[in-house]
Amino acid sequence: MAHELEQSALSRYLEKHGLKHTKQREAILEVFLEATGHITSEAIYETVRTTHRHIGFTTVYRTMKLLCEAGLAHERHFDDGITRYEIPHEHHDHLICTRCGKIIEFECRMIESAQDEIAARYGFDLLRHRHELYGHCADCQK
Amino acid sequence: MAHELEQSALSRYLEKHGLKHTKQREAILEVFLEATGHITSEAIYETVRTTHRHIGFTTVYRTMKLLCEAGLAHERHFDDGITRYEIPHEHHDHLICTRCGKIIEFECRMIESAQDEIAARYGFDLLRHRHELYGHCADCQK
DNA sequence: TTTCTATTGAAACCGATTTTCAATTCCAAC
DNA sequence: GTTGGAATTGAAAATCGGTTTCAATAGAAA
Repeated sequence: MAHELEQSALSRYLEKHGLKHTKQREAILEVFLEATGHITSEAIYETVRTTHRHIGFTTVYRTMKLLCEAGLAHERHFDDGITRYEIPHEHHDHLICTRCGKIIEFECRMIESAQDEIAARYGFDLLRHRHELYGHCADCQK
Repeated sequence: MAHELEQSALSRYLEKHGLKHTKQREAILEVFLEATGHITSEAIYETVRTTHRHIGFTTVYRTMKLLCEAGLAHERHFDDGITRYEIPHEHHDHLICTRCGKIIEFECRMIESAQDEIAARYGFDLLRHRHELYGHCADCQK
């Protein structure tokens, strides 16, 4: 079993909350960490099924929610209505190709401070934002 | 009947597409135009019902879709998953209070050009974007 | 006023996700 | 180890905006 660090972080979280360590949770975390990019619940389900044939959709959904609460995954919602999960890392937004589905992360300090300025202008206490750019990637323009 | 300009724009659109002018369509357009801000289908339904008791949800949904096609309404989707409609006007993004639901429009040239620059950097042909700031408005911070 | 087609409204359906609930599994105490 | 009780699981049903279906109705052209 790889990803010892994350697996033990999960164990600590479960123990701390009186929850149980199960094969399913371990397997789903493993699949999620192995995936590159922004994986969907369905993709996790399909992959985990190859090694644990009995796991149900429900358990994948529930476990991904749990991993989010434990800080081991971040949920993302784009315009197709399908929830995707990322491995948490520093703040960023996304550029999404509407043809091939490619997702690129970007970070822009200037936009971030412009957002703070706009929130301040309207007296808002800014909690979060959603910023997505949709278009056609270089490959899909050919 | 108020909003003669929009009503005749609707009539022109219907005629041009071989569609029919109905009381329901007229009434729904009227309610939509009277509303301030970002109205939901449900709110339109509730309001139109006060004068046209027989109208169904389905017709409201269908008619709002039609008004969007005719350029008389614009659809917006925020994080609560409920479609809202605006009267079309120049490009803008939104600041949304997660306590009271207040929606404020903003426009920022600097962010727009930063977006163009980011898209160019990754070779993207930018088609649209989604930019929403979520927080607590001044009133809700008290 | 006939006729043809578009429209309507109720009800069924959609699809991603959540909830329900009985059966199972974990795990701590014996 | 066994036991017992709470947490977990998976299948099926429910959810929730919104859309589709379909028979009945209503525009509007002849």
